Amino acid sequence: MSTSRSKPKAGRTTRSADAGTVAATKPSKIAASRTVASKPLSGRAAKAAERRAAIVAAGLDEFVARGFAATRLDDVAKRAGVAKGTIYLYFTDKEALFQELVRYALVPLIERMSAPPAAGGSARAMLEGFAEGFVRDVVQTRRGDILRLIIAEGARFPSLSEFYYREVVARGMAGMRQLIEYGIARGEIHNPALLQFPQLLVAPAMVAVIWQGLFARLSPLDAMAMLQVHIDLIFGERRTA
Amino acid sequence: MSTSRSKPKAGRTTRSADAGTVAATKPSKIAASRTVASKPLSGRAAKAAERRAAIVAAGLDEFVARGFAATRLDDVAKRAGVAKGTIYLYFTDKEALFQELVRYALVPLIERMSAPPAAGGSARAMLEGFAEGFVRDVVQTRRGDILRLIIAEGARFPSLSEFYYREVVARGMAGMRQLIEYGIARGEIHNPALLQFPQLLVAPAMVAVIWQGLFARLSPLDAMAMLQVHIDLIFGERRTA
DNA sequence: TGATTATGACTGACTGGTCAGTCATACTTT
DNA sequence: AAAGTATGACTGACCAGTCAGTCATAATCA
Repeated sequence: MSTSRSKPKAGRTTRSADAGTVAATKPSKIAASRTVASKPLSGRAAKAAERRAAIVAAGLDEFVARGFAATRLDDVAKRAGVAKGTIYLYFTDKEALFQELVRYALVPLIERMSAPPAAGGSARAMLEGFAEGFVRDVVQTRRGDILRLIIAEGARFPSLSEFYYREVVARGMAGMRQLIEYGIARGEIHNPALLQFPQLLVAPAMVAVIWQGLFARLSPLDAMAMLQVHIDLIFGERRTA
Repeated sequence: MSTSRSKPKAGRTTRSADAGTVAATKPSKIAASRTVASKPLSGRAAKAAERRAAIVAAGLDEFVARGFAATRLDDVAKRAGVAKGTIYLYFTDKEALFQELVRYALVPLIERMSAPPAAGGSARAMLEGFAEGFVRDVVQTRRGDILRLIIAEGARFPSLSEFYYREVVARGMAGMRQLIEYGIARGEIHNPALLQFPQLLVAPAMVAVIWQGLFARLSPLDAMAMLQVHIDLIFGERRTA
């Protein structure tokens, strides 16, 4: 049982059937955007993509602010400048919107996690670069909200946490592991046991995200400074910061 | 309209004023000893406390499983073996139940955080003891669920995150800071910058809690082993595990 | 002590408002 | 005109919170 109400699912006409049935895997057929330019993008398709994007953006704001159960589709519609019925032209139901939206919002993070760690210099420099980017692009942005949203709702949407694990966590862990190996090979990292728990490299980053959401107003946190100290810890002593 | 309720007997009068944290105060003298063999028929106060506890326990289960908004008070009542109206004899409304319940559940954690770190040995031993206790009493228990609940709902209940910050986080940070100072004094910890970010000591513990809730089924985590590696990191250990 | 009355804890049917999802109608584009 | 798209009033389930009435228990009385 999901958190939403169960509906009787009365017989329905075949009309709006599969607006977004694919939810499970592909991002979507319509929204894909111009990249797969099979058509010259008639005004219609463009408008559809726009509408879809507006709904997603509005949904993101609302879901982040109120959580899944407390979000009203009426509000999403209003924020998107669209009638409620329109949402159902693009998404089969509230849950589909939610899941697709989170997955869509995760794409940049997935790309970041999949990108090669820009090898070359020291492992330390690589980790520092990663931390810097994370603070800049995640901790202090909407992306952080999404992470918090997943932490909050993930347990109630198994397929979502699975997706997140597969696409973000697993990749991130693999990347971190690589970095650790590299660091060990270069003699920068001395504890090979770290390889078993790459989570330890990113744990402070997670804490920074959570802190930002819960306690920032009570006690601001200089995330970058914290990560810097953490990195010092990983690589052993270093000059006074 | 019509029928059913006849008898315009305006009985009602006062209702239990507040139902605040007290509710069941002093049973005076009676109660306690009145216990009869198998039937726990003690005084009213005892029964009231029991009922209250049942509601709190039921609420904890439900809120943890579904989150605040999606939890139905009907379900809480059913689980507690009580009528819905009864809940309102003890708590003013859903939110009051939620907040009181979380605070109540936090008490053991608060005590743990306030307890003196059992000084004497090495800072490392102290941290190890802390980690062990945390894994045993939090990560793998209901208490972990509560932490996750706070992370999930905290942003929507400012007074709750404030309470949590004041009673748990602030104390925990103070304790960690003390421990770090002690470690520095003993020459076990070499990076004084840690004092500015005691969060770093507990970050992996937080990650363990979150992991347990979201990914345990996909990829089990040996929390204690992870914390051990983390501790090695803090204290600059480097011998091959 | 047993009988009678007072108390207030407890109940659950009910109300009023909310909201996900539908669909007849209207509007646009081709 | 046909096909596709958008609308928003509407429906029906749903649920927090209420309250008139019940009944176990305590308090008082005979």
